[in-house]
Amino acid sequence: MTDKRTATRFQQRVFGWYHQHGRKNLPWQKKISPYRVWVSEIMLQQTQVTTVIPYFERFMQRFSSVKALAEAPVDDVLALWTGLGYYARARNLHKCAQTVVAEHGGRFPRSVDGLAELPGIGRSTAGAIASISMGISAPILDGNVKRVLARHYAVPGWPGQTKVHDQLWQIAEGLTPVEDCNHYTQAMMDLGATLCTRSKPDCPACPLNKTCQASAQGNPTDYPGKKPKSKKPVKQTRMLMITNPQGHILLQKRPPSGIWGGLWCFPEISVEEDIDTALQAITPITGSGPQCETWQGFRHTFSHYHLDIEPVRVNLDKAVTGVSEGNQRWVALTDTGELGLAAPVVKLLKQLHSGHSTGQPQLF
DNA sequence: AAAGCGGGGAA
DNA sequence: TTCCCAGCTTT
Repeated sequence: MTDKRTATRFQQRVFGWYHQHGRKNLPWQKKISPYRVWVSEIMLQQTQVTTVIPYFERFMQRFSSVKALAEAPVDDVLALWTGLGYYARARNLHKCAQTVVAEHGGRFPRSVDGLAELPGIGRSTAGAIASISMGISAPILDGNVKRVLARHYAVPGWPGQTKVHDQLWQIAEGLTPVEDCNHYTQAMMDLGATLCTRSKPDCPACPLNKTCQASAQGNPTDYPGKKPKSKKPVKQTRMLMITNPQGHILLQKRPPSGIWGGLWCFPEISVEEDIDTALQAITPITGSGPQCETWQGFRHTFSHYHLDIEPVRVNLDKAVTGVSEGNQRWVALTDTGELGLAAPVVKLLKQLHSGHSTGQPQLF
């Protein structure tokens, strides 16, 4: 596919650009270790550098080693992950730390295949960890690199297709240098992130411009091919923000898998259900009837469906603090920061805090 | 409003 | 093996 001389020239231009323009001061590029690079790579899956930086710093403060992470409760890990999305990453991260401690003596395996057997680490992430933190020559193929390679070789088709995906991996393998692979890996990710961007690639500034087939064709943004799109269904739910006079709010822990797995959410009921009836089932109501007010609804969109959320504020006038059974807890409003929370819950808690106590009219 | 982003686990 | 899922940012 790619002959040796071509590969060498490609690498030389990448190295040259890296030494001049590559990023070298990101937090995980200091005090490089398998642990720090691993955490950064997991955070960087599906998430951009600028978003990740503050999360990474907090994470390292709280969990300074793989052992510290393995010993922590998974809830603490999820709490630090709040807002980052794809919470399975946090659960896998925790499981992976425990595996590394229990089965590898707290030391990450020094090979791509060994790394890729760990939870949350696939082929590309294993390649990144191995090359950046272990001095191993290994290819990667993250979203950035896919874009750079698909454009440079004008690879048609959507990379979600096995055929296209395999072809890109072959190209990536053929171009990966034996020496200084750490810089090459970093450079390829940087190229994709800063020059060879999705919508407005800066081709004139690109070290690969001369040989880039898509650039020659004048249509770099046609690569990689787009995913065939499908219509998203719309689902509806009601979230009950139930507070007691002590300033506690009722939260429920979601099952470990599925949407917002393991995170804390408001109790949810269907929009058909009668609010007062549903409320009785959730928590026993005493005293006068609770005051409910429906807030402005909003839409939360997942990759595969829209969720229309109708928030309902419920003020209990009697002290209710009991029933902290397994997955249900009364949490002081001031303490919610210590829990892993779904994004819409964070949004609503903020509104609650910032004095929207009178609520808003329903506009559905 | 739509696209994009890696890996896990179910089908 | 292939397909479906996940949540936020950017455009």
